[in-house]
Amino acid sequence: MVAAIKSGKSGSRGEPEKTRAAILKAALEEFAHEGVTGARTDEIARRAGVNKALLYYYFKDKEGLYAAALDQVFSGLHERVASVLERPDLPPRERLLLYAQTHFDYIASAPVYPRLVQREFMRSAGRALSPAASRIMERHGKPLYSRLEKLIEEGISAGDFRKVDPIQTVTSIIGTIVFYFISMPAQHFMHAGDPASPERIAARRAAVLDFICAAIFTPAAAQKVCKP
Amino acid sequence: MVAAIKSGKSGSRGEPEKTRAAILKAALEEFAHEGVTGARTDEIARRAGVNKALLYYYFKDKEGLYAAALDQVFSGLHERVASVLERPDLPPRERLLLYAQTHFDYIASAPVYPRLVQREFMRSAGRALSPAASRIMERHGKPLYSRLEKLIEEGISAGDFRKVDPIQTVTSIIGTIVFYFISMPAQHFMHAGDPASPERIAARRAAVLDFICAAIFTPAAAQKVCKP
DNA sequence: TATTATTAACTAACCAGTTAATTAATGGTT
DNA sequence: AACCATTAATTAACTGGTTAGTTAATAATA
Repeated sequence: MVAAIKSGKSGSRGEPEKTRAAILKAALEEFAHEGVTGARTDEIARRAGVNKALLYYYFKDKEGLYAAALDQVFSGLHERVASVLERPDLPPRERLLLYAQTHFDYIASAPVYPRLVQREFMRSAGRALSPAASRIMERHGKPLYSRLEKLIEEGISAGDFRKVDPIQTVTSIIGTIVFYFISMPAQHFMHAGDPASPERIAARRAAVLDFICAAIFTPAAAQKVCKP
Repeated sequence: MVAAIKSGKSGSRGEPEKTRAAILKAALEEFAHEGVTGARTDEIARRAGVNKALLYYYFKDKEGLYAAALDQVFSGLHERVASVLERPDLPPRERLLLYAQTHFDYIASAPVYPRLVQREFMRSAGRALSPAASRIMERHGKPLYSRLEKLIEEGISAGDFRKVDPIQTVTSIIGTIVFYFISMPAQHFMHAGDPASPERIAARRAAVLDFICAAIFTPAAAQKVCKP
């Protein structure tokens, strides 16, 4: 099989980054489908096509593997969304719309992502989250949330948005964007056909943007943005 | 423990219905917090204050116990919501509002419910749902969903609602109602204080109704309903 | 005495994590 | 340009703790 990659370390056999990536991908899917406790390490190894011991070689734990999967999803979202939220050139109405599109498209690119995140969001009411999950939420979750709240406040000041409760509104927006995807198995059950098909996703996208605009924009702001 | 109830069957010791109910309640909480696979039957028995073997005596399986818990939550919702959806005396705008309030209040009465349901909604992408879950969804999920879709259509015809896609809109509405509750641990993490406190719930309730109305109602319909 | 409710103790399967051995590449030494 | 020590990557097979589910005995009621 062709030439070997110029691996940095000495004594490296095979293609470790590829192996690592394969494990991470398999873990992501298994965790999203089955949950942390429901996921089986044997199954993850099987999906990745590697020996189970490699999971523990690359990632300490099952929990460590989970944290890595969660971190990848969250940092990917953060990266994309943060850049559009920091665009002072755009008025709040357009920034919000662009955010919603970006968030939606990121999720749509891998419909399994939000289920992983939602599973984390649902984790344990009374008890605390795992240290790893806390760090991820601290680094990615909180900044995003508070940045969005600030955006709502700016929009209200600018007269783009109705006078709504910023905190509650952010929750409603995210819920609208995300709910279709985290309920996909149910969607599949309710309506025939594949809910992840491009046409269905496109329909959902349009509906989400329309719903959010109508819910938040003032009539004046609504007129200014042409609905794509 | 006063006088014993007049139990129907002969040879009955203790109070079986109470025991059954205690098990079901404990199971409901454990399943909602930990998921089906994460839930521990020993823990359910401990919480219910009964011997573990009783779980298998009253409910066949762990899966059977889960199905019973899910059924209770779903049928409770169905019962309450169906009655308000079948009120031809109310115009669509008021019926929708009443539905949203009813759904919200049902969930708020036991904030653990929607997490149980959401866990089921997320279950397995490719594979099918369990037979028991399928039956429950068939009996409660589908009727509710299609009744809501019909309501949206009626509202559009009546000029109460904007011209929206009924199917997508139902998903958005449910998402808005439910998302706060299924993300409670995350809410707790993002904002200090108890997200299940009466004040927070009240604030959420007002915001949800406002969000939904603004998103769906035509200006004319919005004026007709006074926001409570 | 038959039936129902309840329990303590047991078991068999499952599954996260380990270990010890193996294979391959690298780089330095002659 | 052959050799070999070192290190990284990978595996088959094993282990020990956990946990869903069982069983056989027992207590209470009718």
